[in-house]
Amino acid sequence: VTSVSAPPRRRARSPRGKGDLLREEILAAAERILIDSNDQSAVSIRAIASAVGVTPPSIYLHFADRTELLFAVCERQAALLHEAMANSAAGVDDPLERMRLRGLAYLHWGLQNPEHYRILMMSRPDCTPDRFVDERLADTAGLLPVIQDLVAAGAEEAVEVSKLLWMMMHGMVSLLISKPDFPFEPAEQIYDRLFEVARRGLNPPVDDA
Amino acid sequence: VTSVSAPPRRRARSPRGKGDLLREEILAAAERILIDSNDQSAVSIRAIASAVGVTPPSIYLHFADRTELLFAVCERQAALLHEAMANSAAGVDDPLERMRLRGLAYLHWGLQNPEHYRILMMSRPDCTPDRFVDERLADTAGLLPVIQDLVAAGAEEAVEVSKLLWMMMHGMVSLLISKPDFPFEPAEQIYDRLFEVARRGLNPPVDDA
DNA sequence: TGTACATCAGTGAACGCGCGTTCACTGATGTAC
DNA sequence: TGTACATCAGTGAACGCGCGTTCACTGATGTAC
Repeated sequence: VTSVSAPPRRRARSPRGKGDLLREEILAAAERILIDSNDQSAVSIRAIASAVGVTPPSIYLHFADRTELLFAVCERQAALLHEAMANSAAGVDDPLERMRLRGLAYLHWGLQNPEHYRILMMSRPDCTPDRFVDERLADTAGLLPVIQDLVAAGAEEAVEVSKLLWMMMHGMVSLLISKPDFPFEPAEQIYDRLFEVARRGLNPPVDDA
Repeated sequence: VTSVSAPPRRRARSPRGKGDLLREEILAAAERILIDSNDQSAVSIRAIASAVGVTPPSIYLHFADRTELLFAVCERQAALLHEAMANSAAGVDDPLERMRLRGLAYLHWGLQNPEHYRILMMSRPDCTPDRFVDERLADTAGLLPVIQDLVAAGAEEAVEVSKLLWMMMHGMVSLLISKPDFPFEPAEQIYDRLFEVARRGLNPPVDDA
């Protein structure tokens, strides 16, 4: 009698040249666990191995250690975030509206992937790939040209402003994630206000003192 | 020969009615470990016990479990944060300047106590006392009256604005903590800009459309 | 003044847990001769 | 066409670790009689 009620089913071994298939399955399982548990620490080598239907040491055939595995998950998700933002503004020409849409996409992505957001943006520096510390991050919104128009200033200032915007967005997203029971207004409403504050606050004063 | 090279020196037993002394020592040790290690997970029952010079079970004489202990540390620090903000604006009458000073104190406290800030503001909801989820938090800056003047609006809107300000501050502080290697401008400079953006952005538009 | 006793502030040893990682191995599959 | 062999994709068992927590205990100190 073959075991009928054995949930930890065993994964079939990959054919000869296709060892890399397991790598993909590992990453997929890690992401699923991360999403389901909403807890980075639940994404253990053993949990992943068991989800994939494989023994723990097999993981080491494809990743040097747990850190590298988590980093790989991060990179994937970061790419998805950038993609989501790009898509949201596709075909829109008005720079201000592009900015609004990209920010909105950032917000939605963060709220829908809280634990990914947490790893990417909120975790201790040593738990995050170094590559996530580059200027690109602040330009996460891809805003530089837009901002340049907005503040009517040089490229240098545009970079500074993009960091300010990032901070504002991040403050909103991360608080919504960390304090889900706090009586915040609906996310979209907050975003509208925040966007207005940024737009008005960054514009040169109307009365040029 | 009494042991000479025994670093894990033993704490003298408290006199009869003074069992609570240990409680204070435990909290102090927990805080010291938290600050030194900059890592919440390093604050283990065993590490604390060893730092105090006592056995692990003794901790349970004063705290039901590890969570409660960490919560106690949180509360202490939250009180210090509020105190720091209150002090910074003491004796200052101009509402806008009060607001600026309190925000600045918030910033400094966060940067000087990154791991405390992390626990209080950035950790998963279930790792934080429920009491940290109340309206008081958003008014962390004690700003409500000030804001009311600023936006020249009702109390309800003032509360909403205080949450916006909190988000902006939090975005700044938490990114500076999480991404220490990111090429941010100096904190004071960022704060000045952010404050200006908020002040201008929240003021009713000069040209009343 | 002397002794039994309750109380209080701890201790010592052990529990079971899940974790990352290592090491020697296995067994199917393709390739070379 | 048949057989030896290298390669590849894994397995099984174990390592040592630090953790939170529990349980039965100890031994000094104050109090009651």
